[in-house]
Amino acid sequence: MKLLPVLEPVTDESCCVPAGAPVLGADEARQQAVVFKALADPNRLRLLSILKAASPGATCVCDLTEPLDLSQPTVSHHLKILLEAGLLHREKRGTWAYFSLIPGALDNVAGVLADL
Amino acid sequence: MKLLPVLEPVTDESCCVPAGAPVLGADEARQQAVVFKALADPNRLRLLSILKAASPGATCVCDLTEPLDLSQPTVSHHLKILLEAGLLHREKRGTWAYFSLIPGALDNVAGVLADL
DNA sequence: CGCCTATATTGACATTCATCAATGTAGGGC
DNA sequence: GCCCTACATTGATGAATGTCAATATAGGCG
Repeated sequence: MKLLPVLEPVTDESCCVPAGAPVLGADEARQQAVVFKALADPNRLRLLSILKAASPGATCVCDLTEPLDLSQPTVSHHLKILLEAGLLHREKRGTWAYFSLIPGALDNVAGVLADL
Repeated sequence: MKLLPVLEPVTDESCCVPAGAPVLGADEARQQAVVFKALADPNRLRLLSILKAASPGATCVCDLTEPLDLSQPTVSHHLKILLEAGLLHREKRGTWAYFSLIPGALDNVAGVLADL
């Protein structure tokens, strides 16, 4: 016969985490924070918005400076952060670099929130 | 007779945003960035994880210092940021303050990502 | 090979942020 | 009213971040 542990009822008002409930560890939290840091800048959010609306593989760096009113090195900097956060894909053709949103990347981030 | 504007076909390879595609404005991006800034810290992610797992209205500040190994003022600081980002609810009872995750708050953030 | 353009990197600077110690505020017990 | 505890705020500090100018790297054309 399989026995299950008897759980004592929680009677006091002190804070308690339900038995077995997964709470985020420090290392995992640091990893997840990387993606949210990438999203924690208005310009990067706008970059993602532009790339989401554009045809995949059709957006180059020089097309992104004007909409954001940022210098080319700054845009390159932000794109690098989004790239390293795993949100973008970069396709190089000669000296040109074309960026696109990785399909499902933002859904994965949404999934992280659901699984907190 | 109602006339519609004729759209020129896009023939060059320069980046273009499909007609009518919504792209995030600077002001809206700043507002959305506030929430992601709130999520862009490992300790705040862990706070949310703890609060999500706990019974609503059962978690006080002093219960959060030990799991995160942070001082009470630091925890209070982080809770304030999450509160102002619209993710938490605070219920004061005397000198005690009990925090809980606003139901649907993280789903709303996930919705922001979907609507980028 | 020289030159051009696109992009990435570096360094400097200003701003933002996380942390703590110190302290203020508030509620409650005696 | 005093004292205690819980919590919020302030100020200081060091780290992290965003921006630009300058520059390096890379590919391609003549």
